[in-house]
Amino acid sequence: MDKIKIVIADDSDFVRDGMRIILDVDKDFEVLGCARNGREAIEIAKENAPDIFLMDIQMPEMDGIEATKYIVENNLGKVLILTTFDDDELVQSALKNGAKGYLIKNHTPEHLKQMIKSVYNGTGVMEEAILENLAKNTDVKVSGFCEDGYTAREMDIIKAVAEGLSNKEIGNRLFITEGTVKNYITTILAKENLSHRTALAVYYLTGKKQG
Amino acid sequence: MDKIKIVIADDSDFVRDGMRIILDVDKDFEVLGCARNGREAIEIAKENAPDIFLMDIQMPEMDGIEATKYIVENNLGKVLILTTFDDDELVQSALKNGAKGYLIKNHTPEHLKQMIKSVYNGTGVMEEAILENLAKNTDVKVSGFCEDGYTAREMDIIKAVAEGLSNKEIGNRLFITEGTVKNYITTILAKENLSHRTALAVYYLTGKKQG
DNA sequence: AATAAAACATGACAAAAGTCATATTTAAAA
DNA sequence: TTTTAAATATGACTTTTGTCATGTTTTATT
Repeated sequence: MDKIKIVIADDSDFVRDGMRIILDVDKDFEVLGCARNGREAIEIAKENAPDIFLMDIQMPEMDGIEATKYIVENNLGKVLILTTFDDDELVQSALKNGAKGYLIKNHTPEHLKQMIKSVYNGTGVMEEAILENLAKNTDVKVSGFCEDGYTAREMDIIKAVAEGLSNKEIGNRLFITEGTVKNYITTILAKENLSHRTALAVYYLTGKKQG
Repeated sequence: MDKIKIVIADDSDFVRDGMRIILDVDKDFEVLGCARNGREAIEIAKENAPDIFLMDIQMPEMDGIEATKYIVENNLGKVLILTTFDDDELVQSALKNGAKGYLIKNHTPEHLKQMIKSVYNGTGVMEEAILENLAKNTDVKVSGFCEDGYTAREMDIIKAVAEGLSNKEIGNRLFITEGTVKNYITTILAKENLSHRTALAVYYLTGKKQG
């Protein structure tokens, strides 16, 4: 197996050096460089060709989230976030930006290496607790609202209602009279067996009907 | 390190035996037993005390999703789902039921072992592609709507509106008159500078104001 | 060419939703 | 203990929504 080429990005000297030492003594890894912030990490990556970035979130100049975005977009390598706390929003931002893993720092060296290898091999790694949260916040597809049976025009109306527009506003947007909008809404409500536009908006947005 | 105690659950003889052989030859693992379905896996677990379940999803009698639920609720061990395809809904169901990992089967033995160890050490593992989907479907908290500045009563109203209830229905639920409900809504709309309840519902649900 | 189905339009009416002035209760402050 | 400010409640009134019956125009389908 080729060595896994690593870039470490962390604004703490302690963490950076510690990590480097842990990895340097292992023949499976090669640390290409250490960075104090996202920008430096990207620079290192442009000269070499790292496999994995070990990325902190809080860093001056360019934080880990932004850096991740750039790295993923430019295909510079895979990002494994290593941080001290698991703020839900940060996790989500990181993942949306393409991070392949999100771990807190207090793992044993052995375990850390295992997880870098996992990411290298194409498997995402996540703190258990984070995985739970992620699952909680993910809407099991509510399969509620279904576009089938609606004309394009009706969908225009539905989407506008679900933006919170009034009939007059919808009429303006679609160049039809308010009366026509009302008409469409009546038809749509009948199809879904709903009684008013707010219920329609809620149903469209959440998949849930009142009851 | 103690051996990691494993229960394998898969309805294919081939997979079951293959997995067993792979793990048995490694001193870090001990296969406690193999099961053809979820029920059998649970039975094995009740007598022994496994650390990890390698669990297929499609299985007769009791599938992997159900089994996972039972196992997690009764604290029988950690579940690593090993399946052939990555149906998004199945992933979500599995995670909601407490699975710690979700992998497709075609990993190398070495890699598979790594991942079992990761799960054992408290880190969830997920197929990269799945992680991406998961991130996509997770709403980054839209920070739009803010409960600050609202009384408990007002929040009752707002939530009811966001369920698509009418003023009459809200009044019935909260034991106040329709008129009072209207009043609250007027106050709330003024605070958010919105013009009607549907816009409020949309704002509450999506964090977006019309415009 | 005939048919059917959207899309679009009206107006009259009914039903909710939203506004406003006003009043009572409660909790906090002076 | 007044005083004040929220929170809560109500009804009269206005506006917006939603319903319904009806009709025109355009666009596919047969």
